[in-house]
Parts: sequence; structure tokens; C-alpha cells
Amino acid sequence: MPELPEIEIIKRDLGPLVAGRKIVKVKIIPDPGGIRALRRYPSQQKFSRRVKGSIIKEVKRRAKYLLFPLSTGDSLIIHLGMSGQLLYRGQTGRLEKFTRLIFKLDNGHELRFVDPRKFGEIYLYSVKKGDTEIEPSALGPEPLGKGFTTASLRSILKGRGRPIKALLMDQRQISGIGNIYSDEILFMAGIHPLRPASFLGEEEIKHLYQAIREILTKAIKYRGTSVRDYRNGFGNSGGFQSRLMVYQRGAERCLRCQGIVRSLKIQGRTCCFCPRCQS
DNA sequence: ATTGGGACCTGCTCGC
DNA sequence: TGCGAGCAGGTCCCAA
Repeated sequence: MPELPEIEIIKRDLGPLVAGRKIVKVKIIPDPGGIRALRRYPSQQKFSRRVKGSIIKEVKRRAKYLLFPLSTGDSLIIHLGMSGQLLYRGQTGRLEKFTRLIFKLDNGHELRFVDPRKFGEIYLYSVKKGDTEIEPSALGPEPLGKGFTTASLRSILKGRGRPIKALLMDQRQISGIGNIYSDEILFMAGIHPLRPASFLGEEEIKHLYQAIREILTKAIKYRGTSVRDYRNGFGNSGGFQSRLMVYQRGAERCLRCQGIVRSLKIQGRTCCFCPRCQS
């Protein structure tokens, strides 16, 4: 479900609420198909034991991952997959359908991991030796980070023959961008999604860089995009969906030129673009 | 080394 | 109204 802006909003919402809170109990909802959220972790019992009693020091974000450094030295790492939500709720509230895991806090509230499609994952990562097997795979630079420049983008594109759209969504190259924002970024930059990455000229690289920064920044400003499932830490929708220019607008008229927005499959994902505005 | 395709899940919408 | 097909903010794994 969520890309960088949505995760960033959840981080900002949850941070002040859960930082300094102790996790007094971990409740895992039984599932006949197995607890898929913990599939990278060897044992549910061990997971609960290691998390219980620890204090959440802060909430951080890396790419599309939420990180919760704990007082024990471990870090709880949560990825929401396609349809996941992490909700901060009072204990009295009705439990959402597809709640998979609950972290009960010492202030009477709880963090609920809700995940209909079970694509989400929870890791417990320790810097201690012999416990690195649950570290997320290598991630590319943060596109909103200080270190990410037109020069870094240029070097990422260099020698890559694949469609620029596919490259933007590759977390090992640049992290945090998914299907919605890659469509929007390419529209803003005026670049056709199938263009081979290495064929972009210097001007196009500059436009692409600016579009990456601007789209992601704006999406955060408007609190993310809710197409269907995305909710922030309070269960509220985002506000960027009304500002989308091409995503999910296939066969509709382009908001800029009135031409017809086209759609095609790239890397198994539906990609929308305007052939007149993007070349 | 890179790249594309299928698999993993469940629910919803659309067309017949 | 009912049913199947196709689609959905992601990532891993494998084969070419």
C-alpha cells in the first residue's frame, strides 16, 4: 500500500505518541495459515519475549520501513506491504478486521498491525552478532536525503537499459518510490516511462531529479495518497489522491493537455502516462 | 550483473 | 443475483 510519503506520515504521527512508551504485551492473533508477518523470524515466542518490557525510544523511517529502536538494543522493523496499516488505538476500540498483531503499551493504548493481504512483515533486528538474518535487503539512497543529488541520480541511471519507470521502483537503486509516485514523477518530468534509463539527457536528468523531490515533498505535505487502504496512525485518509495527474487515470483525458492518458504494464505494474506530455 | 516474470494473499469491481 | 476474471500504494526468488 504505502510508499515513502505515507510511511513518513505514519512515522510523524506515531512518534510523539509512542516514544518513551513501554510495550507491556505482544498479542499475536492466531492464523491457520501461519503468522506471515513474522515469517522471517524464527519463533513467535522468542519474538514476544524479546519485545515485551522494552521501551520504544523513537520512531524512524528508512525507505518504506518503519523502525522502532527499543531500549533493549533491538529494533522492531515493520513493513506494511500493499494493504497494511499500523493504528494507534485505545484498548476499548473495536478490533479492526485483519488485525494480525497487537502491541499493548503502558499508557492503555495499543499499536495494531492490520494487514488484509498478509504482504506486510515484521522484523526484529539486533546489531548483536549472529542476528543479522532479518535485516531488510540492501536499499538505495533516500530520495529526499541530503546526499541524494542530480549527480547521484546520474550515476544510478548510467549503464541501465531498463525502462526508467522500472528503475525508479527498484528499491536497491532508489528507495521509497512505488507505483503511484513513479507515475506522477515521470509525468511531472515529461519523460515516457518506457525510456531506457541510460538514454536520458542531462536536461531530462535534472527534470527527473526535481520531479522526484517535488512530488514526494508535496505528497508528504498533503499527508499521503489514499487510493483504498492507506490510513495514517489514526485511521485517517491522506489528501494527495485528489492531486494525482495520471495514476489510475488510464483512458481519461490528460489534465494538462486534454489528450488521452494511456496505460501499460511495466514490471507487472499498471503504468499510466500521457503520450503527448511525456516523450 | 541485470532484468523480467511469477508467487505470495484477500477483497472488490466489473462484465456477462 | 451470481460467478469468474482481473485488479490493487510491494517484495522475494528464480531463471535467462
